[in-house]
Order: sequence, then C-alpha cells, then structure tokens
Amino acid sequence: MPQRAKKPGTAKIRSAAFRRIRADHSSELAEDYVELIADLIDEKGEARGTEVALRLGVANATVVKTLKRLQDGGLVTQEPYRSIFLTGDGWKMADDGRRKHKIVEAFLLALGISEETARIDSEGIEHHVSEETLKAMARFLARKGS
Amino acid sequence: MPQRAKKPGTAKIRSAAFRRIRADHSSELAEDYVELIADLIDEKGEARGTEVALRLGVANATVVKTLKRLQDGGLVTQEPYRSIFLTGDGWKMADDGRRKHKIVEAFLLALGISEETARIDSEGIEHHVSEETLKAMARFLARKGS
DNA sequence: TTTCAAGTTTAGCATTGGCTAAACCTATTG
DNA sequence: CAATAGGTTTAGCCAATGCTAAACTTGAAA
Repeated sequence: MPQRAKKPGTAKIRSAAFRRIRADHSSELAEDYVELIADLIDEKGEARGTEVALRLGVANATVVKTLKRLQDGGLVTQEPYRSIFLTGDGWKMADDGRRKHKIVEAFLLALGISEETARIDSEGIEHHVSEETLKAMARFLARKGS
Repeated sequence: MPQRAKKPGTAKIRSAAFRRIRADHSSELAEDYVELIADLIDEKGEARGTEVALRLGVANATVVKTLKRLQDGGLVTQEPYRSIFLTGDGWKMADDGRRKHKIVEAFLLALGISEETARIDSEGIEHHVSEETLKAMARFLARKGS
C-alpha cells in the first residue's frame, strides 16, 4: 500500500483555483468581444464585424462564429449583414470590463510602468483580478493621488 | 472606393495585445503543468499523473492527453505507467513560473490582500505579467520591506 | 439600373482541452 | 504465486476557437 501521507485539504483548495481560471477563460473571450463592441459603438456609432476582426486580430469567419455564440448567450443581437448591438446584459458586461480595465491600467501606470506595457498587461490581467484586488488597487490609487 | 479614414496604426497595435493574450493562453496550461510537476517532485520525490489530475481538478484522461502534447513539445518525459519527469526546458519553464508566481503573490499580499485571494488571483495573473511589471512589483516589495 | 468591390456569411477543416467508460498494467497482499 | 485494487492508458465523444476558400449581399459608382 502506498503510504498516503499527503495533507488532504490542500489539493482540493488548489484545484479550486485552477477551476476558476478555466471558468474565467470561457468568459474572457466574451468580455473582450463585448468591450470592443461597446468601444466601437461609442467611438464610431456602430460596430461592424470586420472592424472587430481587425482589432482582435482574428479572421472574419471567426468573429461570425463567436458572435453567434454570444447571441445565444444573450449578450449581443445582430441581423445578417447588419451591424452588431449589445443587449442589456451585454452592456452590463462591457461596462464592468471597462471599469476593471481602467482600474488595472491606472494602477500599473501608478506603479511606474510604461504606457505601452500597462496597456498590454492590463488587457491580460483584467480578467483575473477579484473584486478584493480591484478594491486594493483603487485604494492604492486614491492614496497616491491625494 | 471606400474612404479609408480610420487611423491605421491603432487597430494593429491593439490586435497585437490580443494576439499576445491568445499566445499566452496556449503556454499557460503548459506552465501550470510543469510548475505543478516540479512542485510534486520537490515535495514528494516524484510526480504521478493521478496527483496532477487531482490538484488541477481535471480527469485523469485529460492529464494523459496533455502530457503527450507536453512531451511532443519537449517539456516532459514519461514512460508508460511510470512517473513524470521534466526536461531541461521543462525545469526552466517551471522555475521561471514559480519565480513569477512568488513575486506576484508576495506583491498582492503586500497590497493588503487576503492570503486566500492572493493565492487565487496570483495563479491567474502570473501568466500575464511582463518582465517590466514584475520588476516594478519587485521594486515595490523591496521599498516596502526595507 | 446595372455592376462590382467590399463586407459578410457558410462550409469544412484542425487543434486544444475537457469528459466518461472500458481496457489494461503493476505491485502488494494474502 | 495468484488475486486484486488502484493507478494508467485508450477509445470515443463534445465544445470552443482558430483558419481558408467559396458563396452570397449590399450599396455606391458608373
């Protein structure tokens, strides 16, 4: 028999973290899409698939397929050959994402990181910060700003 | 002819960030595996597939399949029914990941975040921080610690 | 109003990363 | 040394996310 010396709680707790990361990943793409669509609507009045594809750096067909999933998920609406709209839920997700993004990016800048890097890193980090961490970042910014 | 008024630089730069995130994602899983395998070897002398599956919270079969890819990628070696070993490249990746992890987690703790959250968030964030950001975090820690 | 370029969708494929169930080794124990 | 439990692998499935090439719309210019 193998000597089962292993602390039993640890593995389960660790795996929970990994589970959350895997869950994050599925929503991450959705968040990127709706955030970008929201930005496009604000910037140019409408969001076209081609522009989304261009900015995300993926093929047009990929955007079409993904938008179909987002539509099934109730985040966007779209008629064939027409531009893309966000639902209420879509706007909620987009605004929440943009809020997180702003905090993380501002925080990184306050840490002394270059604009270029702050932009890139915040794009990756924003999907993995809990509310607690966001609050701590906001606190740091407030303290620094005053 | 369509009037191509759109600022041409912006989209390309943005898409580069998203491209990097997608690239990060493929290596992210690999990093999680090799880090965990390194930890297991250090802790218990060997890394078994079952233990990896348990800690990552995935099925055994998933681990087998992923290890096959990692083996093809030259990160691990394994004989059937035997335990898992890291190659030189595997150790390099594992050590680098553990180094990043430690910095990020310590940084979050220094920010005043709870241990629980720091552990979870650092797991997600570690794969998305550039060297520049890591350096800034280390600087912050040094300043705080002194 | 016809035509045609640009934008959009469809079709079909590949890879990754998950799962369950079944088959298969290995090593301990009786 | 045979039985068997537990660890490991195989087989086969699914969904997500990417691609290219081909077909189809739309709208604006001729």
